[in-house]
Amino acid sequence: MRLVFARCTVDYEGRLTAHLPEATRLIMVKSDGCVAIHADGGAYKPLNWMNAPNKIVEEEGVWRVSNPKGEMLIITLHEIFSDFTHEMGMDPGLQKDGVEAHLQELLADDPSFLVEGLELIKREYPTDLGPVDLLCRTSKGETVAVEIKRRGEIDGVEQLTRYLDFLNRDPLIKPVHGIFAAQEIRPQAKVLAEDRGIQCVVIDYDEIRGIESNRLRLF
Amino acid sequence: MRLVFARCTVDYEGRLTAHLPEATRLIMVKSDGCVAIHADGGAYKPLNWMNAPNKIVEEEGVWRVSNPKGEMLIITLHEIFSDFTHEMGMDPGLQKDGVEAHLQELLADDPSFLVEGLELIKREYPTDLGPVDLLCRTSKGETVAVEIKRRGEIDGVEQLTRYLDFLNRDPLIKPVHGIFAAQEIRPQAKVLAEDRGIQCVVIDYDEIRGIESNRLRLF
DNA sequence: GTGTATATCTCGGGG
DNA sequence: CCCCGAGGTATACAC
Repeated sequence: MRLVFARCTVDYEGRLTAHLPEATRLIMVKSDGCVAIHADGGAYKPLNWMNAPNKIVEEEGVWRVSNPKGEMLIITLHEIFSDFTHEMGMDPGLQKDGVEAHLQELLADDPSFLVEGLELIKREYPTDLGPVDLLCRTSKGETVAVEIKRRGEIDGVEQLTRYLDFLNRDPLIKPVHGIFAAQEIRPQAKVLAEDRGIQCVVIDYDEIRGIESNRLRLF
Repeated sequence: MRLVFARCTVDYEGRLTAHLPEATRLIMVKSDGCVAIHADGGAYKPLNWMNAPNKIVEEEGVWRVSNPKGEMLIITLHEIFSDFTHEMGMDPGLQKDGVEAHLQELLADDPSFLVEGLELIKREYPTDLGPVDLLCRTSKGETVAVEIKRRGEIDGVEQLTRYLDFLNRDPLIKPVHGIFAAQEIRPQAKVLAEDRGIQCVVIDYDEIRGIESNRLRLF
């Protein structure tokens, strides 16, 4: 990785047009060729950037970074304060835990966490508008579409509503009811869901994870 | 801005739980206190970060970064290769051109780009749910609500649907039809829009910008 | 402050 | 490759 502190101006032309007036900034060049221009504030997002793959042409006082899509970043260097390179090697990468995919796995394994007696028909059941997280059957033989979110907001209710609209047009599987499941459901989302006859279920990730691992230990 | 190259492990506990195994990385600390852990590859997004405002406690070999929301980032330093600080001063910020606001300006100037004979009633027409991008009238005297997007996705169709529902409750202006205009419309969004009787129009930014600038040159 | 809409979103998965 | 959905989305703006 190469780091350059410099007084510079920057122009980007591509998906939009953008310009950075002259100021002191950090230019970061990673070993895969991607370039980021950082100011000394404003979260982690750089002011300007170009992702790999791209080509960097370094001339006297001007760097031209371009990519196959025809985007271009031009960095004009007015004064260089430091220019430093450090070799870093491969990164083993981030290990995440507690995202929607995990919730969906756990609930697909055993949908009865949501409602007693619920059984899985299909995970990621396809529709024209996209896949339904879980399609299930109740102990009474009713079909249920489950939308799983980490945080339940209005978007998720809209999404489930669309799936239900479509599914209920199919005479072979209708009627289909909806369950909106999340670790946390926002008041507005709950109001909207219940107004549409969708059942809300708040799930405790730690609890179902614990039950699952206990269950696995028995086998 | 302070930059530290170090062999480190990192743990984040907050909105999710994440762990970074030991490796060499760049730790960036900006003057507003935000912290980012960068690997030497993979676009501009850091592996891990904490945004301002936060508190950094630096002990021997361990940095603890915490914020008021109760999130925590723990950086364990196994070996420090370099530790460098550079003063940068304020940044004048980025100047942008070519985003949704510009499309809206151009189309407000002349809605007939969308449909022959269309005329503007009001831009950013207010409703209780938020402003409609353009409210227009067709050559036949029908009212039309236009939602403009750079990329047309399902969210935008939902947004326009909510506006139309609302507008059509007002006996003074109903019936109101919908036009969903974007430089690019995703297939699923098109399916949903047409299912709801909303007309889709794909617009060519370069073309209307060209026509506009020609028109301005005539005056 | 909460809620809503945008983003050069980024990133990863599936067809 | 594109399409789609999730994100510790971040960020700006209106109410």
